Amino acid sequence: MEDMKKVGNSSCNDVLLRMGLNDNKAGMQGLDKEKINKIIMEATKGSRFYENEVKKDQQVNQRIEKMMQLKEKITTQQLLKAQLQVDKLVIELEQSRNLSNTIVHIDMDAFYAAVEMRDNPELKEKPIAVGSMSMLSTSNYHARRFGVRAAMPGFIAKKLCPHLTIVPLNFEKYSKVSKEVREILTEYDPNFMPMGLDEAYLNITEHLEERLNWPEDKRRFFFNSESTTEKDKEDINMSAKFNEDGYSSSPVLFEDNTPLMDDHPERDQSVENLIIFGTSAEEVVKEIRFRIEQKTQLTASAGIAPNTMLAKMCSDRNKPNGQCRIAPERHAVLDFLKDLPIRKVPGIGKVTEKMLKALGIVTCSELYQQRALLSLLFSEASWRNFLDISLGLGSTHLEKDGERKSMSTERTFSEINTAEDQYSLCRELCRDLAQELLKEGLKGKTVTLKLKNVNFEVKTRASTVLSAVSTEEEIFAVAKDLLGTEIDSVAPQPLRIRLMGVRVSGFLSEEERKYQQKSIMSFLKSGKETGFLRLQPGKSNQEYFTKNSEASSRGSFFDKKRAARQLNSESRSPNETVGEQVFHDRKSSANLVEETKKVTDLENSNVHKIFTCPVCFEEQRNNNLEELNRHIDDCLNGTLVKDTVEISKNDNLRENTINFFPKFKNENVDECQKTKKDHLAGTDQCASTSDNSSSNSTEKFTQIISDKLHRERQPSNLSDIARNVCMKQCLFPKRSSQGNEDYFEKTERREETSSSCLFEAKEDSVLVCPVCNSEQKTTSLVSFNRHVDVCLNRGLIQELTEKKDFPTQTYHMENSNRVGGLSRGQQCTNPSQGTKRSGLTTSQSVSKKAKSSNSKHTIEMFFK
DNA sequence: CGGATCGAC
DNA sequence: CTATGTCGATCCG
Repeated sequence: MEDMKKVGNSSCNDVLLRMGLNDNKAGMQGLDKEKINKIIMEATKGSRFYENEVKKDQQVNQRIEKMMQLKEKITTQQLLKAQLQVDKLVIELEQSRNLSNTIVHIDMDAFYAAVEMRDNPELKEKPIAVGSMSMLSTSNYHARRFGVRAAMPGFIAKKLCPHLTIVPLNFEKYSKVSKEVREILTEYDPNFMPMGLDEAYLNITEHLEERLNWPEDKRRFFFNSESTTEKDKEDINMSAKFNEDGYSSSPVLFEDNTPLMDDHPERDQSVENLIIFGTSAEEVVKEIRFRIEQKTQLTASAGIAPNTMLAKMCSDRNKPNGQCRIAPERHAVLDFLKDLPIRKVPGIGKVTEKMLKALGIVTCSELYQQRALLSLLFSEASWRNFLDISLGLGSTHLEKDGERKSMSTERTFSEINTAEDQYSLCRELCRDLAQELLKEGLKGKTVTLKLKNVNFEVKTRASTVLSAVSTEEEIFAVAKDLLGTEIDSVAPQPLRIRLMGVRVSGFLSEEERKYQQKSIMSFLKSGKETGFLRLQPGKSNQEYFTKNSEASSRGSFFDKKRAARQLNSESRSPNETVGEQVFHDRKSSANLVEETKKVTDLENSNVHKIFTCPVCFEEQRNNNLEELNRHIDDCLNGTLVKDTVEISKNDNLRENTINFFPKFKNENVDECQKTKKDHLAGTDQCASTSDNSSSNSTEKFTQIISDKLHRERQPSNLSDIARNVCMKQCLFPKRSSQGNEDYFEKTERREETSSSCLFEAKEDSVLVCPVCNSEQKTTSLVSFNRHVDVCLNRGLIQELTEKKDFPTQTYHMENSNRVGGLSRGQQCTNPSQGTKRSGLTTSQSVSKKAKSSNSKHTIEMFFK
């Protein structure tokens, strides 16, 4: 969607800036900027929405503050060194600059509004917007003069422009028009890339070559006089502007007074309604726009450039109904960028704009000038993106969209605050989502619940299960648990929400889909050797395939927590049926038919009667699974309990908590420490070196689970946790052991973490909470358990997220990844550079080593 | 992996 | 009254 981005002026309120609303190209009939802002403020101030915007804005300001503090500490030395390194990269990038492609970006003007106006002539000459009272999708140019624009709620737009006509969305219509446009585009590039309904990228490089050999009649078109307005014909006679810097701007379709070179169209005055287009890129794009208008009566703007990023920015230059080209020459590219505000760059949004502005960067050339500083303040991905931008580099080919990564559905509504309604809404969303998933035959392993409370605060909660889900019941089984947790987290207050969404991601790959069936079978069959199975015939198997439930099958803490919670929600809910219904769902409704069948098969077969217990490694000749299960249960409880230390005996919950990492006692630490020194990220090695330690059986246990159960890379709750604990213990403290400790960070976070490095000072090990994943400096398991307990209750998590640290990111000057910047250049690994862009983060730390060692060599090189 | 954020349409 | 819906990417813990 054509979008109005502007560099707001710094003055009054940042919040309006945040909302992107204080822009104004006020014309005579419209309002001026001040009035617009005033009206918006009046309508918005004091609202919950506004309060949240203020909060978000403050967060951004804090980020900026941190960044500025970081900037303060940067020394000249560091900057010089960074400059050298970045400039080395610049040379590489320059060398890989590829100007040989001709990329076109087509952007329909005020698309939805234009369609509506076309279909209802009464709307022409009136300010209109498309959308609803709560949200507008777009507005026509008349309405924009009043400050009415996309992403603005209709009721505010009405205050700005009382005569505004709001037309409801009609997607089917837009899709139809869009399809018509695409039919044209595909003739010029069969692989063109649509971006939404109203935009598309084309690579017309090939078309241009072929076109040279075309007979003229293939470039000849007739006006359809009925669909061509007088104004269009007038436009034909206007001239193009040619800019000696190498890019041309023409706000009109056809240029007439250009010299009659081979390249230019013949506008035959004698034959009315005939037009012949030339063979240049400009002519091709004019032809495309001409044909679009002829076919749909809608105008489009276009940009022509050597890559997608430039093409996109180009199409913005002369809208509406104009086009612009950046010649395939370096100087033309750089000249285009020279004074271009960074906000115009796709991928630079409000936040990035504001952060860069704090550094005095507003235009792309300033972005280039500050490249060294940026490389010290931002994450690698971010500053390299900035560098690409300031050099005018982007994707030179259009890559097909990869496979989809997630599917979701969400809904906004007036406040819902009863658990009952929330659960049923959740189910409804799951139902819708399941339907969509079915259409594409997708199954995913991660379910994410999204909630927005009435204060507009957004939360997401995710859970990954072992077996991919796709049906309403399967998804809901996971989602409702997440929802329940959230309901409980605010209890006894009601959860007051205005939006709920459900997403499924972690789709099975093609391979996985193929082997899904097989591998479950092979897993079951492999029971011969190591039958790690715990199945209770006749009951729902779903529990064995969900993360939480895996633990629950051992009577875990998680399960009890959940049971308790469900009891809670039953007792809390005035309507008893809610809790009950949910409970019922979990037990039976989400039955996985396929698996059930296999289990039955397994049970009935005589082949798999010998199992090796994964805990004690003794062969078990049980005649039925129940017996085997009982054995494993006992075995687990027995071994684990025996191995644990300081268990609070009278507290079952804690006892079970500690059962997750009983094997990691202090004896292992030393060994792991040694291992750590030998290799950097030796997670696996570390794990294997502990084989001969006392964690023998646990390690094998996790191995077995990983190998057998997760041949398809399905994560195992248990093994993951166990590994995690081991890894963290072995590698801790991560940073200081690598000699790349953070220079700036050492004052703050360093101390905090190093104080938790207990096993160096004392013999205690560091335990990692399996819930929040953070290291716990604890000398007693009891207190550790308490932490886990609290954590599970979400209290801690919340606390953590609230006083969330400034993001840390270490930029290693030494091994500077730009050595790997090799292949990136033009055929960059990011296929859609210019269309999709990374978010940004500031890098909190600069290598200390870099600071101390960069002096001599660097300076010499610098002055060389 | 999970959660938050950014950005695009 | 009344401030969207969907998706991908990135970063951090």
